Amino acid sequence: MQLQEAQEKFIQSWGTLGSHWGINRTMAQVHALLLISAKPLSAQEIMDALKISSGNANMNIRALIDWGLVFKELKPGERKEFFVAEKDMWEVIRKIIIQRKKKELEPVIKVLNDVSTVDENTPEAEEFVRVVQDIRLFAQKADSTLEGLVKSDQKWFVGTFLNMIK
Amino acid sequence: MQLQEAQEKFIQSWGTLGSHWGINRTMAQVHALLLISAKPLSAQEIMDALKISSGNANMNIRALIDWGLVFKELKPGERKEFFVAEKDMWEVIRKIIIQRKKKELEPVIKVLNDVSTVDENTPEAEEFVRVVQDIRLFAQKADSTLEGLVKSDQKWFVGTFLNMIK
DNA sequence: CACTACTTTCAAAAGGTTTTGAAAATACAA
DNA sequence: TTGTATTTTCAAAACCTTTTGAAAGTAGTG
Repeated sequence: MQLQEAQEKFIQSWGTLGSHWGINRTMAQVHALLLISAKPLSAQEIMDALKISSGNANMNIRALIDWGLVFKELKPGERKEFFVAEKDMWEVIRKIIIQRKKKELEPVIKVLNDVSTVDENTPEAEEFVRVVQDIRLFAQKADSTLEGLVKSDQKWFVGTFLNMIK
Repeated sequence: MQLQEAQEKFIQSWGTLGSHWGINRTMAQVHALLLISAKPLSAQEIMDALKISSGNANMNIRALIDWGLVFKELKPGERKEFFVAEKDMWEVIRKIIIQRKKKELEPVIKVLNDVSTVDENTPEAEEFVRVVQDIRLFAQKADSTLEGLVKSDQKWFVGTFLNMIK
């Protein structure tokens, strides 16, 4: 397979995957492009490579920087900005977990805590509290596991992960 | 807090969470409604409770059945169908993992395998293959871990999960 | 069979998200 | 300061997904 074809396939595929993971298609494609680039790219190069508008490029590069998946790099003597991707896959996963935990898991736990204060004075209320408690327990377990994972270093995670599959 | 308010909050919250997990809003709300219902509900009851159309209800109930998150229940002497949710949270997670693994992880692994056959005859090609191999390793590790998890029983998973956080 | 209750389909409408690109803002250089 | 390259903003347009609801289909009942 030719390099260019392979690169395009990879970018498409990463875009599709990203869109299922709270990262929009273009954002994931920009990340993919930077991942496989041997050198930092300018906004213009990204726009050209992916055939996207300046607004779109700007917005998604910014979001990637917010997520900690891309870094700005300034070259001495160059006015324009260049961008490089976080290439360590474990770091990438960690960064995504941090965002999603904050935006999804934590709000849900808050709601579960709130609603579990309902009075158990009818069979319906009992069933409700039972289900909510069950989910709450699970959510808290997931939360502390992910918290540990985020704080841990790479080696520990790889080791534990491998242990799981034995 | 009143039961009804708590139920509505829970359904909204589950809907929002679901929409980040490849389960559309309404589908997740139907699941939430059935989760906290002490008895099986008919399509009409679901339509009324969530104020959705028959087409919408039908489509999402079907999808939930496909995912194995909801079961059809027939009551003797009743013509209409009733529905109950899978209430075991570990089962719910397993069912979701099965779907997402099949629809997301497996296609990506296929693409990674394909594109890693590119010739390493330039620095760009070398960088590309290096990044792809790295991701491939990770993806395969994730795949086998999830496969193990899906095949495992609940206790093993809880145990391992807890061990991870120590 | 005809009637009725219920389920399913699907084209059109609504709703939501992403993208565009022109204009404005910024920042450096001369 | 003026000119130029670059980045940022944002309203409108394009695009994609979900929802509606009427009509068609299905199946049990008398």
